[in-house]
Amino acid sequence: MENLNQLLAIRRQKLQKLKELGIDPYPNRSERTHKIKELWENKDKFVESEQKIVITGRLSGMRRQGKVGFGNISDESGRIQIFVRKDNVGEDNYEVFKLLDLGDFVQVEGNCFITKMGEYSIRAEKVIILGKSLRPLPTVKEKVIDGKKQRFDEFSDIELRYRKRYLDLLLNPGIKKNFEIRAKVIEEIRSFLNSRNFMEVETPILQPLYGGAHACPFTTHHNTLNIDLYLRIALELYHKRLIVGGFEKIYEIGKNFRNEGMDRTHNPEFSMVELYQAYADYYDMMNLTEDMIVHIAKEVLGSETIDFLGKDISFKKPWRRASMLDLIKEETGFDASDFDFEKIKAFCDEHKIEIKSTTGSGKLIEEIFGKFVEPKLIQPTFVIDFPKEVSPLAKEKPDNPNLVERFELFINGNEYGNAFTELNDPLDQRERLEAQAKLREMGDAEANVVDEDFLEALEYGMPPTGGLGIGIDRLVMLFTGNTSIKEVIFFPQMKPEE
RNA sequence: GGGGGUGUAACUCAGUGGUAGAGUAUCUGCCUUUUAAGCAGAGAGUCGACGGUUCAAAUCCGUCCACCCUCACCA
Repeated sequence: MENLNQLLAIRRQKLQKLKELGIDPYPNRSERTHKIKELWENKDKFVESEQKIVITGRLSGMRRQGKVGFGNISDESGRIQIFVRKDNVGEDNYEVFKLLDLGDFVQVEGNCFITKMGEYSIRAEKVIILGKSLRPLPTVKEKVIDGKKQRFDEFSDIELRYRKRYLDLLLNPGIKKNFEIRAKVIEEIRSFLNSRNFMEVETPILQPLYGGAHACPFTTHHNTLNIDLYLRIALELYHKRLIVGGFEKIYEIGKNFRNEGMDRTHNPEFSMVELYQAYADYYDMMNLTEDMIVHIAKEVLGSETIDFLGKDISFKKPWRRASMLDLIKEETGFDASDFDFEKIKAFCDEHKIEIKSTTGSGKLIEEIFGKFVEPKLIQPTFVIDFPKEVSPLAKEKPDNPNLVERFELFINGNEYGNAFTELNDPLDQRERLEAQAKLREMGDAEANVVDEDFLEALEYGMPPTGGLGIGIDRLVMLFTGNTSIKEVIFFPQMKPEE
């Protein structure tokens, strides 16, 4: 027998008593006539008609006084008080009622009325247990003071909230809202893209080679094939194969996995929407991004502006478009447009930007941008024209071989999206991937690998294509006013306990 | 990885070397319109883990673990 503490033992004893009374504590079926919200919506009607109703839910409050008791029942839609009187439910059923604990699932039959204290309640005629809870929920109480809800002993330990998210959802009602908004954001991404005739696709999560981003993968193993497989770090290369295959507008919503550091804005698995459109370029992707996010904001928030923890952010079109080099010059006065490595390196040394052996001018420019410009980009901004060196899958700018047609979207100092005019020249693509492979040999574990199958696909021909990826978790953070990604992922990665 | 912080009952937290505490929750009794119900009583702890100092450690020291903040890293 387990070493149960007192509270758990008592609940198991009550379970036993219920069984001895011939009550099934876990019946197979329940029947409800109304969700609690429906009772509140037609309060007067239910009180007047005294019609019999049946609700189901979790017992979320209990005030007993001898031969009468008040409880609260909560279902997904709301919460209502029940009034249980021995004379009304009968002696046997009252015994069952007395064996109930907070957290038990119950079914209550009765009719609606208003108590002496003026509270809308259900006068119970019968209380049926639907599921006995064997573990006490943390106790949170609420009192209304001057119309404001004050909470006592809130379930607030952050670690516990993440490890036991079910309790967090149950006890901290505001949390559900984050996830409802998350669902709505995803729904609106879908409906927006569907309305623009994009087709939703599914591509492999388990990949023999990974690519499409600068990141370390998770490795796994397939027993039958006896090969190592990688969890995808991006959707890009498979989507491009589909563009080669003749689809012109596709998108996928799904998870990527990156074996990297974790912090407020990074979880090892995170959700992205990636889309590819044939005969489009990065300007088309900018317009699409604006339209999509404005659409989501209007549908989810009902507004094109948002107050993010005191910062006013406006999604009103058009968003600023500025080149990375111009932004660096604007912010620091430094002109890196000549890509002069020694000059740029000197600037980095001066500003304590670390330089690795594999770092070239392009990477340094990106570093300078990250340090000086990124945090300043509060309003939605398309940062365009990235160094070619850090963008092996994007097409060169026709008038500048050092740059590619690529943008990243920044809002509130964070990156939200990444898009290119996709590189469709198979020979150029091969050179770029081989250059990545060299970086890899020199110790850059996150450099791209050469994917021959992908290169072969490109050789068959890919139309000019625009591609876009947007981080869904961060978008949800923005729309819910959260600074931690853990607040918008149901089960964020945590170290195992013990 | 560096720096800072937190870890004590189911929950929220007090407790700076001398018998482990409070409120809520739980249990018992009273209570047939309460709502943070009330009154009276009771039970409940590996003080994150391990080691050390001491007559004596939740408390001092060391190591480790988890989480938070911050910096670094990270497309």
